[in-house]
Amino acid sequence: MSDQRAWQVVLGRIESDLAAGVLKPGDHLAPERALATELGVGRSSVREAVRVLEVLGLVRTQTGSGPSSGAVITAAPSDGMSVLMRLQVAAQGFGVDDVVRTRLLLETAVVGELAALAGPDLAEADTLLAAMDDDGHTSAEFLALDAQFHLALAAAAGNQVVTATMAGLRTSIERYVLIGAARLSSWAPVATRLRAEHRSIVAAVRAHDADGARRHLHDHITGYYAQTFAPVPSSPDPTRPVPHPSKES
Amino acid sequence: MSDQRAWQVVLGRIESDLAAGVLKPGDHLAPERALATELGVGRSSVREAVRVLEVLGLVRTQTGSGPSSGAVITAAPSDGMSVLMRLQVAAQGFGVDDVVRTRLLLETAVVGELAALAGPDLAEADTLLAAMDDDGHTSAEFLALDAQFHLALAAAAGNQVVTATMAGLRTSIERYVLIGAARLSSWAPVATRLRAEHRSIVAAVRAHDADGARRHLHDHITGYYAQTFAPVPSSPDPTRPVPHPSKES
DNA sequence: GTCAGACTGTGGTCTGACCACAGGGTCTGA
DNA sequence: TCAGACCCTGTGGTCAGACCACAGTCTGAC
Repeated sequence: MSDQRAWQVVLGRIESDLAAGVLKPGDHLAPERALATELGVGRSSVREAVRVLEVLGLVRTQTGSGPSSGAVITAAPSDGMSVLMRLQVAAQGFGVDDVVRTRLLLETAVVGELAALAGPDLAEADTLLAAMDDDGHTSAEFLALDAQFHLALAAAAGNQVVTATMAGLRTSIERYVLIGAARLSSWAPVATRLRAEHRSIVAAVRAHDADGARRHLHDHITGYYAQTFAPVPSSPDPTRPVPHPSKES
Repeated sequence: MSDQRAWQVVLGRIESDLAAGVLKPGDHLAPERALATELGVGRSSVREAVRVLEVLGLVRTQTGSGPSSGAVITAAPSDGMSVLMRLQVAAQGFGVDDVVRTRLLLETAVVGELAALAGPDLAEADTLLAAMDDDGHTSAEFLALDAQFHLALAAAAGNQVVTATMAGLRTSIERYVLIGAARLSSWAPVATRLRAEHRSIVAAVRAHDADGARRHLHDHITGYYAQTFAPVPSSPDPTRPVPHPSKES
């Protein structure tokens, strides 16, 4: 039992401090040397634990002195999710097909939920749509904006878990997305179509047409993957929605 | 370029080796000392990178010598997802409400998909249902089986991303689930109801009744949370079950 | 009062030293 | 010849100590 590794002791301590509310977002972790002394472990073990927290998006470290230095609790779920999923895809723990299918699943739910909201906040999405209208973008630039657009929709729906997961999913297959775009003979017509599809989705959301939003979103994603990835993953039925916009806030 | 931290160099190298297929599941990482020399960094930096990979569920380390020792690539997405989500919930990056909502979202999709399959593999789920019939379980034991049951359904649907995510979601709120169960005046009647609900879900799946499966699953989860969490996170209007705007093949 | 310089405390990194462990090889005795 | 005890070697796990870079903060000369 007590053969727990030294870095796990440190991680456990920090986790319990978080769970107990002793540590909150914005707080500083104790200095590495102090933590090492306090827990009776070496500084290197403390560092391993902090490193894990950093990669998981829980803390941000900074050198120097003053209030902004040290390790600060900053819950940034998307970062951790991105690293995790990207590596899992690289290590073949996740298949690209499953990633795409899951993306479809989450995004259709998101737009369906959004359409059911009284006044969804689409300002961010609108800004990104406008930015994408610029014809000067390379495919990579356009796709970066596209990713932000989809993420903005998720954020508007208000579920942080879904938003972070979507960010991770997108990151995990970014490499494939870029390769796929590069294989297209010409990007301009594709961009034009994507712009139109984005607007259809947003319009359906604004019209509170949940089914339409889901359908447009579904076609948008499957269509794009069909064009850029050779084999398209079989996808969930767009109109069959996940039960629901359960929101309440 | 060189402002990249030493441990990131190591992580980057391993990731690119994974992406390039140089490293595959089952392979051994180079020994820490060798990797350090090869990349021109200290062993402690290598260790930080390996530690991250270990927590993320990508490698398993073992002391000693022989074929099973060292760091072996083992894609275990659920482990990493569990740690990540548990810590994010602890650090208030994820709200429990969002976790529950997301769980609902994924699980309804899973059972719906399952019902559409010709011959879903429910052997694992059946075994767990039988195990749950034992009246000798404490609430914690029952809930552990319950978690496995839901996970078995996800696994049967065949999407590894969804399965891993569900495992993470469940782990992240385990603490709250157990507390909630402990607050109940008596566990037996609850267990009885849960058993019946599980069987309804499985029956609907077997009958290829996707809508029914989704509805049963939805009620199962929302009902339980309504009973154990004081303030229920979300609950779609119960008078309006699950929207199935359109039919489904 | 200002501003330049030293001071201090923080993370980042490396080195070298042990330890525990487990497989594999070797030696010994039957 | 064979079995078993023994040591050897390579692996991760950990620690201690030493530097470095950095960025606030303090101090003192002007």
